Amino acid sequence: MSHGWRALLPFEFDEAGWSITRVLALDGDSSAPVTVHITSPDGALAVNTAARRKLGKRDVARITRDVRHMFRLDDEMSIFYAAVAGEPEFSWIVGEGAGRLLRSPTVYEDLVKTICTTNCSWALTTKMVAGLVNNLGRPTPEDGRHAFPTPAAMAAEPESFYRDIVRAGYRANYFKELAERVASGELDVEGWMTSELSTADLKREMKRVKGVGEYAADNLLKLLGRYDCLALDSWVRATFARLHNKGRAADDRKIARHYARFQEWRGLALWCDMTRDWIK
DNA sequence: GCGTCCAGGTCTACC
DNA sequence: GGTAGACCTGGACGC
Repeated sequence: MSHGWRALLPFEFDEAGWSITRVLALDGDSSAPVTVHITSPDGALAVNTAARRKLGKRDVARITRDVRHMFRLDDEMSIFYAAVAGEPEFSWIVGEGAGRLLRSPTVYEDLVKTICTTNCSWALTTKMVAGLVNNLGRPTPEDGRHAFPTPAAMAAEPESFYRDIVRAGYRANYFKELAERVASGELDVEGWMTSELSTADLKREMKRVKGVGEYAADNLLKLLGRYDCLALDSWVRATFARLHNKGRAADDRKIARHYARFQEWRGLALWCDMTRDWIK
């Protein structure tokens, strides 16, 4: 429930059954993607595949790696929890074990999806992402669900595909250009995961991608595990106004002051605060 | 039915 | 470096 990614293909969230279904790519061009069902029956994660074929050790290792990455199982949260534990309005985060923001197996997917969230309704975001996945993602042999498309698959499509089929509007050439740069190897967005650049320098790098501005870069940084940015968008501003400013619009500087005490964790403290209704 | 507004913003030209 | 205006789409809203 950490954020809206759960509702974007190839994630499928079943709130009643408290499970996530996800199509994952496997290593090698010849390996078809696989659907996995992820549940939490007893506090631990249980991962089952829908694959009727036999999966090899490499496949299992890839699935395990992706699930750990998506659910942030290796994130060290103790410093964050120590920072919020003494704050009455934030201590619930520790009790709920919140703060592990769901992310995609690749930075590329998170980047494309983030661009799909900009300057539009959430309904249009889900439509654009579904258009990308269902038209360009490789299907699984088992259930016909689709994986998220690769940069190469997206680069092969003309700009008109993104405009006319995906209904991405002015974002069409952003997707085309990004996919081409990543597919050609000119731009290594996966390298951002382990970049040693400062957050400010990495953010500057991100903003060189067409369609990535202040909010989109901040959002991506959070998904990389860097929380010293706030990622203020219209939804966050409206939610802050409702929760902390008697329904009136608050200046961005006021929002920043509200979370400043959490220092390098302020972006995560803000996001948990904004979404506490979803989780508590 | 039609026009306007705006939503999980960004880009470009111009100052 | 700061800012005005343009930009796709589609649902909500007022008339």
